[in-house]
Parts: sequence; C-alpha cells; structure tokens
Amino acid sequence: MARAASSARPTRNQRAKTEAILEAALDVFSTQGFRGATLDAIAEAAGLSKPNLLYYFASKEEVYTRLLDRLLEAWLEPLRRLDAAGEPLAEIRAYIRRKLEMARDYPRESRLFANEVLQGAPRIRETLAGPLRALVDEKAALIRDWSRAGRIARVDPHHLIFSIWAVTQHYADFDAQVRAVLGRDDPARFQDAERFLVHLYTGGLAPTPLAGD
Amino acid sequence: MARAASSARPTRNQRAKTEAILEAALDVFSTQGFRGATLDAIAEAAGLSKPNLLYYFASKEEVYTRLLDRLLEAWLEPLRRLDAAGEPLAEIRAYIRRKLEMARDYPRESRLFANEVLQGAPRIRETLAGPLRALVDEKAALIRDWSRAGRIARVDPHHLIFSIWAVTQHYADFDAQVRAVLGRDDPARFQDAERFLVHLYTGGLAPTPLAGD
DNA sequence: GTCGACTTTGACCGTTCGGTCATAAAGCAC
DNA sequence: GTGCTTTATGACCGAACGGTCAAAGTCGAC
Repeated sequence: MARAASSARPTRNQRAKTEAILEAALDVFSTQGFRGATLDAIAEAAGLSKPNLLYYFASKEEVYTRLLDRLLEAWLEPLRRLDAAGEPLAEIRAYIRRKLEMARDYPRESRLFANEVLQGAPRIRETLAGPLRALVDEKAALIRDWSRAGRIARVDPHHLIFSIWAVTQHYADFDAQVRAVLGRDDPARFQDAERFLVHLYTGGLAPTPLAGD
Repeated sequence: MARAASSARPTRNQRAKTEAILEAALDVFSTQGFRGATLDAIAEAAGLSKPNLLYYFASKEEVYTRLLDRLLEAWLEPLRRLDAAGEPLAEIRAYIRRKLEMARDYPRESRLFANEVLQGAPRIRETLAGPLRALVDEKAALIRDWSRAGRIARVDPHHLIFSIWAVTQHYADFDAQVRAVLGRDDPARFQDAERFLVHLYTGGLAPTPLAGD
C-alpha cells in the first residue's frame, strides 16, 4: 500500500512531492480561503493530477491543517525572541523589524493565517487560546515589568503587542490595497514602513512622556 | 415581469426584503468570503428560498457587489472628516477614535472588506486605485503640511494612515484572535485599545522628538 | 527478465453549487 | 367576483466539487 502517513522515513522523492503540493496549496489557500480553494487548482499548480495529490494527502482538510501547523510553529518565533535581558525599547524595535521582515518575506503565510482567523479561527482556536495566549501573557508580563520599572511608558502590554501584529501583518494581508494607494509597485514600502514604525513606537513608548499638550 | 433593477421606486416591502437579504449576505460573505459563501446559506439566513432570493438579485455576484458598493461609500467617511482647520494631533486622535468605533460597531463590514482585499481586491481594485488613492493622497498632503510646519513630527503620511487602518481594523478582522488571547470576552477591549492607541500616537507624533535615547 | 512495491491516471460517484423555469399563490384594483 | 401584477416555490439543469477505484505504468532489487 501507499504511504498512509505511517512510513517512518519518507523518500527524497516523497519529500519533494509533498513539498511541491504544500507550496502550491499555500498559494491557493492563502488567496481563496479553505472553502474557496479547490483540489484541482492545487493539483494543477503543483503539476500533478488530483488523484495523485490525494495519494500523498488523505484529504483537502489534511493539506490545509498541515499547512497551518507548520505556519503556527514559525509564527510565534519572533515574539518568543523578545528578550528580558535586552534594552526594552531596542527589544521592541527589533521585534517590529522581525515581524516586518516576515510580512515581506512570507506574505502568503500571513494571508493564510489572516484567512483562517477571519473565518473565526475554527481550526486553530485551541492553539490561539492555548500556546499563543500563554506566550503573549508571558511577554506581556515582561513588558509590564519594563513599564513599572520606568524603562518604557506605562501602556497596556497586550494592546501593544496587538498593535505591532496589526501594523506589520497589514503590509502582507492588505498588500493589494497598499499597492493600489502607493502606486503600482513601490519597492521602498517596507523600508519606509520600518522607518515610520520605529519612529512611532520609539516616541510613543518613550519612558518620559512629553510635557506639552 | 419582475423588478429587473429598473423599477424607479421600490415598494416598502421590496426594500425590506432586499435589506434582509443584504443583512444575511453580510453575515455569510464576511466570514466565508465570496467563493465560500453559498446562495442557499444566504437565503436560509434571510428566511426565504433560493429562487426567491434570485428574484430580488440577479446573481450571487450582484448581491456581493451591492454589499461592497455600500461599504466603500461609508468606508472613506472617517478619513474624509480629517480637518485641515483642526489641531493636528487632536484631528489624528479623533480619526483613530472614529475608525475604532467603526471596527466595534461594524465588524462584519470590516471583515468583508478584509476578505476582498486578501483575495487581491479583484472587484474593488479600481476603487482603491481611484477614489481611495485620491482621498489618501489629499489627506497625506495635509499631514505633510502639518509635519513641515512643525505641528507634528516628521513622519511618512501614507504609512501613518496605513498604521491607523491596521491597528483599528485589527480589532474587527482578528476578533477571534483578540478574544482568544484576552480571554473569552473582554468587554473593555475597545476602551483599552483606544487608550493605548491614543497614547502611542500622541507620543509618537509629538512635534518635539525627545532628547534622551 | 521478473517480481513486488511504489506511483500515476482516467473514469467514475454522490453531492453541492449557481441558476432557470413553469407554475402557483398572494395582493390589489375594479 | 374577474383580471393583472407581484411574489414565491418545487423541480430541475449542467457544471464543479471532494473523493474513490481499478488498472496501468514505473522503478529498483535480485
């Protein structure tokens, strides 16, 4: 029989094929969503027939969840690297840069995630409420400590994190809008965004609130 | 014959029915996307049969585009109200508040828009590159003038606008994630978000950059 | 060459999709 | 009531969907 998700060590060729399928599926799922995507479209993009695709994956659902699992693993990494030993403002700036790089280099992954959450996150709710929440709470506590120590302004740590997610992923998820507004293709948009965001957060989180106004 | 989008003045009953359909369609399209939504689902949610729905709308496409047209009209309004005569920082804060209110009161509309843009904005690309871009450019010029006059910090006006869109719509589009991270239902999340964002932008855009650091 | 495991495919199945149509109610003017 | 328009529906259509299956092709081990 075939490889019913049990073969201990997949062949080099098996790896290559499943990789091609996941690559194609990322294209399709990230723009069409789960329901909007079709196995035919994925198979064609991967360069094989639909039954052949189903030889490597049991179902459409399995392709999708495999993609999500991978994604979530990598998704938390930038926040995880927020270092308690570092200088607070520099740490936050570095976090913004990492997230912005991910939006630039992995926009399809960002859109896949956005699609899933937009639909109410039916397949990843447990992950969000479990590991993600735990990580966010941990880092929020760290930020709160920085606040209380007067090393950054006193702000709500959770909403600070949300805002960084929002402004960085925006450049991947709303790429079509950004392009339309800035003109067909502004190659400097990520650089300009980084400069703006670093300024915004540096000023907005500075430990000494300004006197005037 | 029926009302082939020609009847000059629709009956009260016609208005009510089309309204019920659009209301139901907003529910379904905003969570499932265009391809994921089905006419059966919309018809059932609206409380009528599929053929009856198609008596009021010519096609699935027409329901969707009608919804989008409405949305886009209202979508630009908050930015349009950014007033050149006002005090710059107060104007930007007011803009943030208006956008946050829209995310709170019209989350489905925000998600519908997000879905469309995620898919590459195939149906609203012209609107984005036309009226939206024109409005953004106009307001960006205003903000740039404020910058040059030293009334706010020198920042990229386009990316400032993008960031406000991102952080406000995030609370509608990623509601499932926000809820999961904050705990089942945090009724104060919009208040807390507003406080944080006002602080962030007030500090980040303050005309006098801080001396230290 | 031949054997067996792995891989690929065309044909097919049941379901669901968007949409049509003939027909039947329902409402209303007279 | 009669007649006309508006509204509603069950039955149906062709296409596309996710998925199955038997059969054929491919490949290395011996």
